[in-house]
Amino acid sequence: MNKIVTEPNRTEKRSARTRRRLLEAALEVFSEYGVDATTIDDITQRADLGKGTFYRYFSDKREITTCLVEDSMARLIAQLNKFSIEPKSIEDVLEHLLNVHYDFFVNNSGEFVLLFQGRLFLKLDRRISESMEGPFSEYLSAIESLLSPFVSVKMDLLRIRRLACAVAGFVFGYFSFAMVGMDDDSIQANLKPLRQSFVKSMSSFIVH
Amino acid sequence: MNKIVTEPNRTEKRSARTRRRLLEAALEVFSEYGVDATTIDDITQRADLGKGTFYRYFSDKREITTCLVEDSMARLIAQLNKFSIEPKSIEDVLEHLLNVHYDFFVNNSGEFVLLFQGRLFLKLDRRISESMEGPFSEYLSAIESLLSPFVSVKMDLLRIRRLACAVAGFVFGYFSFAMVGMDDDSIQANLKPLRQSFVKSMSSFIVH
DNA sequence: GTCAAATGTGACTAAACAGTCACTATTGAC
DNA sequence: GTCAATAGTGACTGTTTAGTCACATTTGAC
Repeated sequence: MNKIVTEPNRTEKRSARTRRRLLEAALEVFSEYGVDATTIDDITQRADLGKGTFYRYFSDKREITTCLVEDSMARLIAQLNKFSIEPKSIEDVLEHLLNVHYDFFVNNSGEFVLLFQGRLFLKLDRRISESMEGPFSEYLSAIESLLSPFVSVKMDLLRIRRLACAVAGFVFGYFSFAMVGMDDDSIQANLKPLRQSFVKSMSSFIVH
Repeated sequence: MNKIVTEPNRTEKRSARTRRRLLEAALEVFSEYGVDATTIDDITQRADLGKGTFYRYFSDKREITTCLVEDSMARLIAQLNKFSIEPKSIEDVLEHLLNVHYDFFVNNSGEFVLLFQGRLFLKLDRRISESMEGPFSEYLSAIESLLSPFVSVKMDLLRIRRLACAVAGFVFGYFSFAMVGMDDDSIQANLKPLRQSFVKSMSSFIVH
Protein backbone atom coordinates (compact mmCIF):
# COMPACT_ATOMS: atom_id res chain seq x y z
CA MET A 1 0.00 0.00 0.00
CA ASN A 2 1.14 3.50 -0.83
CA LYS A 3 1.01 6.16 1.81
CA ILE A 4 -2.50 7.61 1.95
CA VAL A 5 -1.45 10.98 3.31
CA THR A 6 0.80 12.59 0.73
CA GLU A 7 2.94 15.64 1.27
CA PRO A 8 0.73 18.68 0.51
CA ASN A 9 1.81 20.27 -2.77
CA ARG A 10 1.91 23.97 -3.50
CA THR A 11 -1.69 24.16 -4.73
CA GLU A 12 -2.97 22.46 -1.60
CA LYS A 13 -0.86 24.73 0.56
CA ARG A 14 -2.16 27.83 -1.17
CA SER A 15 -5.73 26.63 -0.83
CA ALA A 16 -5.30 25.89 2.88
CA ARG A 17 -3.67 29.26 3.43
CA THR A 18 -6.50 31.12 1.67
CA ARG A 19 -9.09 29.32 3.75
CA ARG A 20 -7.17 30.20 6.90
CA ARG A 21 -6.92 33.85 5.83
CA LEU A 22 -10.69 33.96 5.36
CA LEU A 23 -11.35 32.43 8.77
CA GLU A 24 -8.91 34.81 10.49
CA ALA A 25 -10.37 37.83 8.72
CA ALA A 26 -13.91 36.76 9.62
CA LEU A 27 -13.01 36.42 13.28
CA GLU A 28 -11.45 39.87 13.25
CA VAL A 29 -14.40 41.67 11.70
CA PHE A 30 -16.93 39.66 13.71
CA SER A 31 -15.35 40.85 16.93
CA GLU A 32 -15.26 44.43 15.64
CA TYR A 33 -18.70 44.81 14.12
CA GLY A 34 -20.57 41.79 15.49
CA VAL A 35 -21.57 38.73 13.48
CA ASP A 36 -24.87 40.09 12.20
CA ALA A 37 -23.51 43.46 11.12
CA THR A 38 -20.60 41.93 9.18
CA THR A 39 -20.91 41.53 5.39
CA ILE A 40 -19.08 39.12 3.09
CA ASP A 41 -17.30 42.12 1.59
CA ASP A 42 -16.04 43.07 5.07
CA ILE A 43 -14.48 39.63 5.35
CA THR A 44 -12.88 39.46 1.89
CA GLN A 45 -11.59 43.02 2.08
CA ARG A 46 -9.99 42.31 5.45
CA ALA A 47 -8.47 39.14 4.03
CA ASP A 48 -7.35 41.08 0.93
CA LEU A 49 -9.08 38.58 -1.34
CA GLY A 50 -11.72 38.80 -4.06
CA LYS A 51 -15.34 38.28 -3.12
CA GLY A 52 -15.66 35.24 -5.38
CA THR A 53 -12.91 33.52 -3.41
CA PHE A 54 -15.12 33.51 -0.32
CA TYR A 55 -17.79 31.49 -2.09
CA ARG A 56 -15.16 29.02 -3.25
CA TYR A 57 -14.62 28.01 0.38
CA PHE A 58 -17.88 28.74 2.19
CA SER A 59 -21.46 28.71 0.98
CA ASP A 60 -22.52 31.66 3.12
CA LYS A 61 -21.89 33.56 6.37
CA ARG A 62 -23.67 30.90 8.41
CA GLU A 63 -21.16 28.28 7.30
CA ILE A 64 -18.02 30.24 8.12
CA THR A 65 -19.55 31.22 11.45
CA THR A 66 -20.21 27.58 12.26
CA CYS A 67 -16.62 26.68 11.36
CA LEU A 68 -15.27 29.39 13.64
CA VAL A 69 -17.54 28.41 16.53
CA GLU A 70 -16.68 24.74 16.23
CA ASP A 71 -12.99 25.49 16.06
CA SER A 72 -13.08 27.86 19.05
CA MET A 73 -15.14 25.45 21.09
CA ALA A 74 -12.80 22.57 20.29
CA ARG A 75 -9.83 24.59 21.52
CA LEU A 76 -11.64 25.76 24.63
CA ILE A 77 -12.72 22.21 25.44
CA ALA A 78 -9.15 20.97 24.83
CA GLN A 79 -7.92 23.50 27.37
CA LEU A 80 -10.60 22.42 29.84
CA ASN A 81 -9.38 18.83 29.61
CA LYS A 82 -5.71 19.76 30.08
CA PHE A 83 -4.71 20.01 33.76
CA SER A 84 -1.37 21.30 34.93
CA ILE A 85 -1.87 19.44 38.22
CA GLU A 86 -4.28 16.63 38.95
CA PRO A 87 -7.40 18.10 40.63
CA LYS A 88 -7.85 16.81 44.19
CA SER A 89 -11.20 18.38 45.00
CA ILE A 90 -14.22 20.05 43.50
CA GLU A 91 -12.63 23.38 44.41
CA ASP A 92 -9.63 22.51 42.25
CA VAL A 93 -11.89 21.72 39.32
CA LEU A 94 -13.83 24.96 39.68
CA GLU A 95 -10.64 27.00 39.96
CA HIS A 96 -9.42 25.28 36.84
CA LEU A 97 -12.66 26.02 34.98
CA LEU A 98 -12.51 29.70 35.76
CA ASN A 99 -8.78 29.94 35.02
CA VAL A 100 -9.14 28.29 31.63
CA HIS A 101 -12.01 30.58 30.62
CA TYR A 102 -10.14 33.62 31.78
CA ASP A 103 -6.94 32.70 29.94
CA PHE A 104 -8.83 31.69 26.84
CA PHE A 105 -10.64 34.98 26.45
CA VAL A 106 -7.65 37.11 27.40
CA ASN A 107 -5.56 35.35 24.76
CA ASN A 108 -8.39 35.05 22.22
CA SER A 109 -10.59 38.05 22.81
CA GLY A 110 -12.09 37.79 19.33
CA GLU A 111 -13.62 34.47 20.26
CA PHE A 112 -15.56 36.01 23.09
CA VAL A 113 -18.00 37.90 20.89
CA LEU A 114 -18.29 34.94 18.57
CA LEU A 115 -19.16 32.38 21.21
CA PHE A 116 -21.25 34.63 23.31
CA GLN A 117 -23.39 35.90 20.47
CA GLY A 118 -23.61 32.40 19.08
CA ARG A 119 -24.95 31.20 22.39
CA LEU A 120 -27.35 34.03 22.87
CA PHE A 121 -28.72 33.72 19.36
CA LEU A 122 -29.77 30.12 19.86
CA LYS A 123 -33.36 31.16 20.24
CA LEU A 124 -33.14 34.14 17.95
CA ASP A 125 -31.84 33.70 14.48
CA ARG A 126 -32.54 30.09 13.57
CA ARG A 127 -30.69 30.47 10.30
CA ILE A 128 -27.34 30.77 12.05
CA SER A 129 -27.93 29.07 15.33
CA GLU A 130 -29.35 25.67 14.57
CA SER A 131 -25.98 24.32 13.56
CA MET A 132 -24.54 25.54 16.86
CA GLU A 133 -26.52 23.40 19.23
CA GLY A 134 -23.83 20.76 18.78
CA PRO A 135 -20.70 22.65 19.88
CA PHE A 136 -22.38 24.25 22.86
CA SER A 137 -23.87 20.99 23.91
CA GLU A 138 -20.40 19.44 23.79
CA TYR A 139 -19.08 22.34 25.82
CA LEU A 140 -21.60 21.77 28.59
CA SER A 141 -20.87 18.04 28.45
CA ALA A 142 -17.16 18.71 28.84
CA ILE A 143 -17.84 20.72 31.98
CA GLU A 144 -20.09 17.97 33.28
CA SER A 145 -17.36 15.37 32.76
CA LEU A 146 -14.92 17.43 34.76
CA LEU A 147 -17.32 17.81 37.66
CA SER A 148 -18.87 14.36 37.79
CA PRO A 149 -15.96 12.53 39.51
CA PHE A 150 -16.32 14.84 42.48
CA VAL A 151 -20.05 14.88 43.00
CA SER A 152 -22.09 12.24 44.79
CA VAL A 153 -23.73 9.59 42.65
CA LYS A 154 -27.04 10.81 43.97
CA MET A 155 -26.67 14.12 42.16
CA ASP A 156 -28.68 14.05 38.99
CA LEU A 157 -27.48 15.10 35.55
CA LEU A 158 -29.80 18.08 35.45
CA ARG A 159 -28.13 19.53 38.50
CA ILE A 160 -24.69 19.19 36.95
CA ARG A 161 -25.89 20.79 33.74
CA ARG A 162 -27.26 23.67 35.78
CA LEU A 163 -23.94 24.14 37.47
CA ALA A 164 -22.25 24.15 34.08
CA CYS A 165 -24.69 26.86 32.98
CA ALA A 166 -23.94 28.87 36.07
CA VAL A 167 -20.18 28.66 35.65
CA ALA A 168 -20.37 29.53 31.98
CA GLY A 169 -22.94 32.23 32.62
CA PHE A 170 -20.84 33.80 35.33
CA VAL A 171 -17.69 33.86 33.26
CA PHE A 172 -19.34 35.07 30.05
CA GLY A 173 -21.59 37.55 31.78
CA TYR A 174 -18.88 38.98 33.94
CA PHE A 175 -16.58 39.40 30.97
CA SER A 176 -19.27 41.03 28.88
CA PHE A 177 -19.72 43.74 31.46
CA ALA A 178 -16.12 44.03 32.50
CA MET A 179 -14.73 44.27 28.99
CA VAL A 180 -16.43 47.59 28.46
CA GLY A 181 -14.50 50.26 30.27
CA MET A 182 -11.98 48.08 31.99
CA ASP A 183 -8.44 47.43 30.94
CA ASP A 184 -6.86 44.01 31.21
CA ASP A 185 -5.15 44.76 34.52
CA SER A 186 -8.42 45.89 36.11
CA ILE A 187 -10.19 42.77 34.99
CA GLN A 188 -7.46 40.56 36.35
CA ALA A 189 -7.16 42.40 39.66
CA ASN A 190 -10.89 42.34 40.11
CA LEU A 191 -11.74 38.86 38.92
CA LYS A 192 -9.25 37.12 41.17
CA PRO A 193 -10.93 37.70 44.55
CA LEU A 194 -14.36 37.25 42.98
CA ARG A 195 -13.22 33.99 41.51
CA GLN A 196 -12.19 32.64 44.88
CA SER A 197 -15.54 33.58 46.39
CA PHE A 198 -17.34 32.09 43.48
CA VAL A 199 -15.50 28.80 43.78
CA LYS A 200 -16.57 28.55 47.41
CA SER A 201 -20.21 29.33 46.56
CA MET A 202 -20.29 26.82 43.77
CA SER A 203 -18.72 24.10 45.89
CA SER A 204 -21.30 24.53 48.61
CA PHE A 205 -24.02 24.53 45.99
CA ILE A 206 -22.80 21.20 44.67
CA VAL A 207 -22.35 19.46 48.02
CA HIS A 208 -25.75 20.83 48.99
CA MET B 1 -53.53 80.99 33.66
CA ASN B 2 -55.25 78.21 31.80
CA LYS B 3 -54.46 74.61 32.59
CA ILE B 4 -51.37 73.61 30.65
CA VAL B 5 -52.18 69.92 30.52
CA THR B 6 -55.41 69.50 28.59
CA GLU B 7 -57.44 66.33 28.34
CA PRO B 8 -56.04 64.33 25.40
CA ASN B 9 -58.46 64.36 22.49
CA ARG B 10 -59.18 61.45 20.13
CA THR B 11 -56.39 62.33 17.68
CA GLU B 12 -53.84 62.49 20.47
CA LYS B 13 -55.08 59.20 21.88
CA ARG B 14 -54.85 57.52 18.50
CA SER B 15 -51.36 58.86 17.98
CA ALA B 16 -50.22 57.67 21.40
CA ARG B 17 -51.76 54.27 20.80
CA THR B 18 -50.03 53.88 17.43
CA ARG B 19 -46.69 54.78 18.95
CA ARG B 20 -47.26 52.25 21.71
CA ARG B 21 -48.19 49.57 19.18
CA LEU B 22 -44.94 50.20 17.31
CA LEU B 23 -42.87 49.98 20.48
CA GLU B 24 -44.60 46.77 21.58
CA ALA B 25 -44.22 45.20 18.15
CA ALA B 26 -40.54 46.17 18.02
CA LEU B 27 -39.88 44.60 21.41
CA GLU B 28 -41.58 41.40 20.27
CA VAL B 29 -39.64 40.98 17.04
CA PHE B 30 -36.37 42.09 18.65
CA SER B 31 -36.65 39.31 21.18
CA GLU B 32 -37.53 36.80 18.45
CA TYR B 33 -35.01 37.67 15.75
CA GLY B 34 -32.52 39.85 17.59
CA VAL B 35 -32.15 43.60 17.14
CA ASP B 36 -29.75 43.48 14.20
CA ALA B 37 -31.70 40.90 12.23
CA THR B 38 -34.99 42.79 12.57
CA THR B 39 -36.18 45.00 9.69
CA ILE B 40 -38.57 47.95 9.77
CA ASP B 41 -41.04 45.81 7.79
CA ASP B 42 -40.89 43.17 10.54
CA ILE B 43 -41.93 45.81 13.05
CA THR B 44 -44.73 47.40 11.04
CA GLN B 45 -46.13 44.05 9.91
CA ARG B 46 -46.19 42.83 13.52
CA ALA B 47 -47.91 46.06 14.55
CA ASP B 48 -50.30 45.72 11.59
CA LEU B 49 -49.42 49.21 10.39
CA GLY B 50 -48.09 50.66 7.15
CA LYS B 51 -44.37 51.14 6.74
CA GLY B 52 -44.74 54.91 6.37
CA THR B 53 -46.34 55.09 9.80
CA PHE B 54 -43.10 53.92 11.39
CA TYR B 55 -41.21 56.90 9.97
CA ARG B 56 -43.88 59.23 11.32
CA TYR B 57 -42.85 58.28 14.86
CA PHE B 58 -39.21 57.22 14.66
CA SER B 59 -36.42 58.31 12.35
CA ASP B 60 -34.85 54.85 12.17
CA LYS B 61 -34.28 51.57 14.02
CA ARG B 62 -31.61 53.14 16.22
CA GLU B 63 -34.14 55.60 17.60
CA ILE B 64 -36.85 53.09 18.48
CA THR B 65 -34.19 50.83 20.02
CA THR B 66 -32.97 53.70 22.16
CA CYS B 67 -36.54 54.42 23.30
CA LEU B 68 -37.08 50.82 24.28
CA VAL B 69 -33.77 50.57 26.11
CA GLU B 70 -34.35 53.80 28.01
CA ASP B 71 -37.85 52.74 28.96
CA SER B 72 -36.78 49.29 30.11
CA MET B 73 -33.87 50.66 32.05
CA ALA B 74 -36.04 53.26 33.76
CA ARG B 75 -38.44 50.55 34.90
CA LEU B 76 -35.63 48.26 36.05
CA ILE B 77 -34.00 51.11 37.98
CA ALA B 78 -37.37 52.03 39.52
CA GLN B 79 -37.71 48.47 40.76
CA LEU B 80 -34.18 48.55 42.15
CA ASN B 81 -35.04 51.64 44.20
CA LYS B 82 -38.28 50.17 45.58
CA PHE B 83 -37.73 48.09 48.71
CA SER B 84 -40.41 45.96 50.34
CA ILE B 85 -38.45 46.08 53.60
CA GLU B 86 -35.71 48.47 54.57
CA PRO B 87 -32.32 46.79 53.95
CA LYS B 88 -30.36 46.29 57.15
CA SER B 89 -27.13 44.93 55.70
CA ILE B 90 -25.14 44.55 52.54
CA GLU B 91 -26.54 41.04 52.27
CA ASP B 92 -30.07 42.46 52.19
CA VAL B 93 -29.10 44.81 49.38
CA LEU B 94 -27.50 42.05 47.32
CA GLU B 95 -30.49 39.76 47.83
CA HIS B 96 -32.70 42.61 46.72
CA LEU B 97 -30.56 43.24 43.61
CA LEU B 98 -30.75 39.63 42.51
CA ASN B 99 -34.46 39.33 43.28
CA VAL B 100 -35.33 42.42 41.28
CA HIS B 101 -33.33 41.27 38.26
CA TYR B 102 -34.88 37.85 38.44
CA ASP B 103 -38.44 39.15 38.71
CA PHE B 104 -37.87 41.73 36.02
CA PHE B 105 -36.68 39.27 33.42
CA VAL B 106 -39.23 36.62 34.29
CA ASN B 107 -42.02 39.15 33.89
CA ASN B 108 -40.43 40.98 30.94
CA SER B 109 -38.47 38.35 29.07
CA GLY B 110 -38.47 40.41 25.88
CA GLU B 111 -36.40 43.04 27.61
CA PHE B 112 -33.65 40.59 28.33
CA VAL B 113 -32.46 40.30 24.74
CA LEU B 114 -32.84 44.02 24.25
CA LEU B 115 -30.77 45.07 27.23
CA PHE B 116 -28.26 42.33 26.95
CA GLN B 117 -27.54 42.84 23.28
CA GLY B 118 -27.53 46.56 23.79
CA ARG B 119 -24.89 46.15 26.41
CA LEU B 120 -22.80 43.73 24.46
CA PHE B 121 -22.89 45.86 21.35
CA LEU B 122 -21.42 48.87 23.06
CA LYS B 123 -18.07 48.19 21.48
CA LEU B 124 -19.41 46.67 18.31
CA ASP B 125 -21.92 48.58 16.28
CA ARG B 126 -21.33 52.23 17.07
CA ARG B 127 -24.33 53.27 15.01
CA ILE B 128 -26.75 51.80 17.54
CA SER B 129 -24.81 51.75 20.73
CA GLU B 130 -23.50 55.26 21.23
CA SER B 131 -26.86 56.55 22.40
CA MET B 132 -27.00 53.75 24.97
CA GLU B 133 -24.03 54.71 27.06
CA GLY B 134 -26.41 56.90 29.06
CA PRO B 135 -28.98 54.35 30.25
CA PHE B 136 -26.39 51.73 31.12
CA SER B 137 -24.32 54.25 32.94
CA GLU B 138 -27.39 55.22 34.98
CA TYR B 139 -28.03 51.58 35.67
CA LEU B 140 -24.57 51.05 37.10
CA SER B 141 -24.94 54.28 39.10
CA ALA B 142 -28.23 53.04 40.56
CA ILE B 143 -26.53 49.88 41.76
CA GLU B 144 -23.70 51.94 43.20
CA SER B 145 -26.15 54.11 45.16
CA LEU B 146 -27.76 51.06 46.69
CA LEU B 147 -24.44 49.64 47.80
CA SER B 148 -22.66 52.78 48.95
CA PRO B 149 -24.43 53.20 52.34
CA PHE B 150 -23.10 49.82 53.39
CA VAL B 151 -19.50 49.98 52.26
CA SER B 152 -16.68 51.67 54.10
CA VAL B 153 -15.79 55.18 53.03
CA LYS B 154 -12.37 53.87 52.16
CA MET B 155 -13.79 51.81 49.33
CA ASP B 156 -13.22 53.59 46.06
CA LEU B 157 -15.80 54.16 43.36
CA LEU B 158 -14.02 51.88 40.94
CA ARG B 159 -14.45 48.98 43.29
CA ILE B 160 -18.17 49.61 43.62
CA ARG B 161 -18.52 49.87 39.88
CA ARG B 162 -16.74 46.56 39.54
CA LEU B 163 -19.13 44.96 41.96
CA ALA B 164 -22.03 46.36 39.95
CA CYS B 165 -20.47 44.82 36.84
CA ALA B 166 -20.14 41.51 38.60
CA VAL B 167 -23.72 41.47 39.85
CA ALA B 168 -25.09 42.47 36.47
CA GLY B 169 -22.76 40.10 34.67
CA PHE B 170 -23.74 37.21 36.87
CA VAL B 171 -27.45 37.78 36.49
CA PHE B 172 -27.37 38.46 32.75
CA GLY B 173 -24.88 35.72 32.03
CA TYR B 174 -26.65 33.13 34.10
CA PHE B 175 -29.96 33.93 32.48
CA SER B 176 -28.51 33.82 29.00
CA PHE B 177 -27.36 30.28 29.52
CA ALA B 178 -30.25 29.15 31.64
CA MET B 179 -32.95 30.48 29.34
CA VAL B 180 -31.99 28.04 26.65
CA GLY B 181 -33.22 24.59 27.54
CA MET B 182 -34.62 25.40 30.96
CA ASP B 183 -38.20 26.08 31.85
CA ASP B 184 -39.17 28.80 34.30
CA ASP B 185 -39.52 26.39 37.21
CA SER B 186 -36.05 24.97 36.65
CA ILE B 187 -34.52 28.41 36.57
CA GLN B 188 -36.25 29.42 39.77
CA ALA B 189 -35.44 26.19 41.61
CA ASN B 190 -31.84 26.43 40.53
CA LEU B 191 -31.14 30.10 40.93
CA LYS B 192 -32.33 30.29 44.52
CA PRO B 193 -29.52 28.33 46.23
CA LEU B 194 -26.98 29.82 43.84
CA ARG B 195 -28.25 33.24 44.69
CA GLN B 196 -27.68 32.72 48.39
CA SER B 197 -24.14 31.53 47.80
CA PHE B 198 -23.49 34.41 45.48
CA VAL B 199 -24.70 36.94 48.03
CA LYS B 200 -22.24 35.56 50.55
CA SER B 201 -19.36 35.70 48.07
CA MET B 202 -20.18 39.23 47.06
CA SER B 203 -20.46 40.41 50.65
CA SER B 204 -17.05 39.04 51.53
CA PHE B 205 -15.65 40.58 48.35
CA ILE B 206 -16.93 44.00 49.41
CA VAL B 207 -15.81 43.89 53.03
CA HIS B 208 -12.46 42.54 51.84
C1' DG C 1 8.33 24.65 -23.02
C1' DT C 2 2.56 22.82 -23.52
C1' DC C 3 -1.73 21.71 -21.73
C1' DA C 4 -5.04 20.68 -18.15
C1' DA C 5 -6.70 21.43 -13.65
C1' DA C 6 -7.23 24.12 -9.87
C1' DT C 7 -7.46 28.70 -7.59
C1' DG C 8 -8.42 33.67 -7.67
C1' DT C 9 -11.21 37.65 -9.39
C1' DG C 10 -14.41 41.65 -9.62
C1' DA C 11 -17.97 43.25 -12.64
C1' DC C 12 -22.41 41.74 -12.91
C1' DT C 13 -27.48 40.42 -11.59
C1' DA C 14 -31.00 39.55 -8.17
C1' DA C 15 -32.89 40.29 -3.80
C1' DA C 16 -33.58 42.62 0.40
C1' DC C 17 -34.11 46.65 2.67
C1' DA C 18 -34.30 51.70 4.07
C1' DG C 19 -36.44 55.65 3.46
C1' DT C 20 -39.87 58.84 0.65
C1' DC C 21 -44.07 60.89 -0.83
C1' DA C 22 -48.37 61.71 -3.15
C1' DC C 23 -52.34 60.08 -1.72
C1' DT C 24 -56.41 58.45 1.45
C1' DA C 25 -58.73 58.32 6.02
C1' DT C 26 -59.79 60.22 10.33
C1' DT C 27 -60.50 63.79 13.48
C1' DG C 28 -61.35 68.67 15.37
C1' DA C 29 -63.26 73.23 14.79
C1' DC C 30 -66.85 75.71 13.04
C1' DG D 1 -72.71 69.59 6.93
C1' DT D 2 -67.48 72.14 5.28
C1' DC D 3 -62.73 72.78 5.69
C1' DA D 4 -58.16 72.31 7.75
C1' DA D 5 -55.06 69.59 10.21
C1' DT D 6 -53.26 65.50 11.56
C1' DA D 7 -52.55 60.39 11.07
C1' DG D 8 -52.05 56.38 8.11
C1' DT D 9 -50.62 54.17 3.74
C1' DG D 10 -48.02 51.20 0.37
C1' DA D 11 -46.07 51.63 -4.17
C1' DC D 12 -41.99 53.65 -5.44
C1' DT D 13 -36.77 54.80 -5.66
C1' DG D 14 -32.06 54.35 -4.28
C1' DT D 15 -28.77 51.77 -1.73
C1' DT D 16 -26.72 47.91 0.10
C1' DT D 17 -25.60 43.26 0.00
C1' DA D 18 -25.67 38.32 -1.44
C1' DG D 19 -24.41 35.36 -4.69
C1' DT D 20 -22.78 34.23 -9.79
C1' DC D 21 -19.81 33.52 -13.59
C1' DA D 22 -16.81 34.29 -17.53
C1' DC D 23 -12.33 35.22 -17.38
C1' DA D 24 -7.34 35.63 -15.46
C1' DT D 25 -3.67 33.55 -12.81
C1' DT D 26 -1.16 29.93 -10.75
C1' DT D 27 0.25 25.30 -10.38
C1' DG D 28 1.13 20.21 -11.63
C1' DA D 29 2.17 16.74 -15.03
C1' DC D 30 4.52 15.80 -18.95
